[in-house]
This record gives sequence, structure tokens and C-alpha cells, in this order.
Amino acid sequence: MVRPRGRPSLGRQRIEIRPIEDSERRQVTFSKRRAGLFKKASELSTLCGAAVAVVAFSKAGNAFAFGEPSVDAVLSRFAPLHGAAPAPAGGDDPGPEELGALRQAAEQTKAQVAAEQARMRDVAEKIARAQAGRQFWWEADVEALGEAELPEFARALERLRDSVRRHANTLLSATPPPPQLQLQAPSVRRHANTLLSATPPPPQLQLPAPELNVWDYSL
Amino acid sequence: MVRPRGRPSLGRQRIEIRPIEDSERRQVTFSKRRAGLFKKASELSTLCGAAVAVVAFSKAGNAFAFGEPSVDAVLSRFAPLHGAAPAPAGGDDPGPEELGALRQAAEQTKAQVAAEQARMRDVAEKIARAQAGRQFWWEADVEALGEAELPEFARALERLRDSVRRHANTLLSATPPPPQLQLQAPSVRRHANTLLSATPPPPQLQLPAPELNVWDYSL
DNA sequence: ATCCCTATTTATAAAAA
DNA sequence: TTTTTTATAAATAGGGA
Repeated sequence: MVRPRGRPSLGRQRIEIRPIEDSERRQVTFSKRRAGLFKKASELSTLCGAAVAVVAFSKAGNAFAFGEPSVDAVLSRFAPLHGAAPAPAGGDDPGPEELGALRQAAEQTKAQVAAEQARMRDVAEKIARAQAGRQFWWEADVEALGEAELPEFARALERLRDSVRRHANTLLSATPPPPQLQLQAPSVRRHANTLLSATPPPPQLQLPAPELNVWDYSL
Repeated sequence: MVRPRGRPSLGRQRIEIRPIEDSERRQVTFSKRRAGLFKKASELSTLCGAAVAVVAFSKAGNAFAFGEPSVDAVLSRFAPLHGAAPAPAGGDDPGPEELGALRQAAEQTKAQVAAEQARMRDVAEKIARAQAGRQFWWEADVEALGEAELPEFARALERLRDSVRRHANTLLSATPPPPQLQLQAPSVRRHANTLLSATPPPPQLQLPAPELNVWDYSL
């Protein structure tokens, strides 16, 4: 516990803004400043109600991103402004042109993952906030959620709904054939039946408007 | 040239990071912090040899961007991503009648209410257990739930679904006007604005109104 | 990579131009 | 809207775990 005498640290040193040669120092600096940059972006967004996106590739090629309300939301909004409309990645089968193409593809994948992770972090954080102070998650204050997290929230509900349906099926099929004796808890079966019969035959593959930044919030 | 006595300024004051109400103060802050953000991005790029892009929309809808080596160069690495927006879900058509038998039960005797509350505690506990160890509630292991808690779980999902629908409608009813791009280069700005004026009006999403007082379990 | 710590360097909130 | 001036709040370089 005893602090050695003298300055335990030299404190912050002044540095010139030019390429850091030492890769280790560069890496540490990148980490720290990237965090700082994202924080600044976040503050700008909160303070001024601005939509902000930051994308950064480290020298090593790793991608990092931050976005409020989300990276995609901001970049989508920006793209049309300078006429960048790359075709969606279809499943082409390009001939073996160069290694460069593959490397680029890998890089883009990294970027995508980074963007998605950034988005999920934000979404999760916001949803968590919407639930703060409440005993159970289903009491979450949906009103507090914004455009960016609603879709995720909705998808989560959908996934759970499917799980519930599946499980209800399981419970039902596990029930022995037309028994003559009623069980203690008929309510559940009733619910399960309702759940199942209420399931419409929709091929559920018709997406109204796939393009544009429009979300279908229907469950 | 004589400076008046006392502090000529209060100096920097501490502020909380939350939406600035006063539009004038917000505007000044946006300007300053945007500049600061771009500077930080520039330094990160120079120091660490990173490719960085920052895009920001002011509350008024004006767009600003910074990029090293260029905004497009960085965003291009994200290009393929935007074609593949997360797929929305197809909508169901909520089912028919069947009003709540459970609801009725909840309004019976005090003893029954008390019993119900006790049951709810158990259900909640079990549902909580089904979520134990998972980072997010939507990862709950529904398979672990039994007959007793499934209905409650389903009802919770339904309530959330309705909340989400309602909120989604609220959000959608407020669609902001198209932005103006503000870049360092005036020529680019001119071009961008030209592109903008050719941009079609924002679409609006139609959502089915939530049905009130209907208690079927389909989600 | 992340967190802690300290001593400094920077970024900025206010106010006025 | 951007700039200047002050006085102070924040970010962060270096070093260690």
C-alpha cells in the first residue's frame, strides 16, 4: 500500500501528431483514442440530438464502428448524398481473379461484423436502460426505445414467440392420446391450442418494401 | 487595453451529457464539438495509420463528414453491407375471439388472488431461471419452461408486442425532412444538394392497429 | 486488449465579438 | 456561424498489472 516516494508517473507527455513508429505504442494509442473518439461521438449525439457514425480501420485492418442511432442508419442516410449505391452482395461466383479480392472481401466482412457488434452493443444497452428499475424484462418501457432498437426488440419478441410455439407443440405432443382423465392444469393446454390454432398459414415470405430504410415493425 | 477587474470569464463549466434544450446553445455546441470530433478523428488517423470516417447529421438535418484518406474510401469498405439490411418479419393476422378465462379468474376471491400472486412469484422465478446466465432476456431458454409458466410468458410477449406496435406507430408518424450536405468543398455541396432535390419523399409505413382487449395467445 | 494512476496537455462552456 | 478569451473540465501519454 505504500507509495514509493517521488512521482509515480511522469504524467501525460506532449506528443507530436505524426505516425507512431513503434507498433506496440501505436496499438495502445489506437485503442485509447478510438474509445475516446467514440465517446465524443456519443456525447455529440446526445447533447445535440445529432445522428453520428464513426468508422475506423486499424492499420492491421481490423474494423471498428460506432453509430447513433446506428451505424447503418446513419450511413444509409448519408450514402444517397454522394451517390454511392453499390449493388447488394448477391451470390456471385467470381472467377479466381486475385488474392486482393478475397482480402478485401474478408475486410468487408470484418467491417460488417464490427458494425453489427457496435449496433448490438447500443441496442442492448438501450433496451437494458428501458428495463432499468423494473423487476421483469417484460415490464420494459417500450416508449423509451427508439427507431434503432425497436427492430431488434421486435425480432427478439418474434424469436421468443417461435420458441414458445415450438415448446407448446412439444408439450402437447408429449401428452398421451385422448385420455379419459383430465389433468390438473387444463389451462395450459388450452393456451397451447389457442396459440397453435391462431397460427395462420401465411407463407410469411412476402416483404412489402425490402428497399429503403423502412422497417416493418409488425410481429 | 486594461482588463477589468475580476474574472473576465467563468471559464469552462461542467455540463451533464444530456439533450441540450436551448437551440442556440445546442447549435454552438454542435459546431464546436463537431470540429473537435473531426480533429480527433484526424489525429487518430495520422498517429495510428488508421482509415477513419465520420458522418454527422445535425438536429436540423444538415450533414457533415470527415474522412481519411477520404469519406468515400472508408465507407466503400462498408459498401456491400448496406444492400443487406436485416430482414423484417412477415406479419401475422391476429386471431379471433376467446376472451380471457384467466382474466376472470384474476378477479375472483381474495384468496384466489393471493394464490395467484404466489404462483406468479414462482413463475417469475422460473422464467428468471430460464434466463439465467444469458446476457439478454430474449435468449431465454423457453424449452426449460413448463406448463405453469408458459401462459404467463406468452402473455408477457403479447403485452410487449402491443407496446412495440404502438410505439412504432408513434415514431413513424414523425418523419423529418431531407437534409442538406455540408462538406469542406463547396462544389461537392452543390452537387449533393442537386442530388437531394431529386430525392423522392420519404415513405411511410402502415401498421395494423393493435387490437385491444383481445386475449388470444398468438403473437 | 483493458484498467489503474498521475501529471499534463487538450478540449471547451460561457460570454462577447 | 466561426472566433477569441478565460478558467476549468476532460482526455490521455507513459508505466505497471
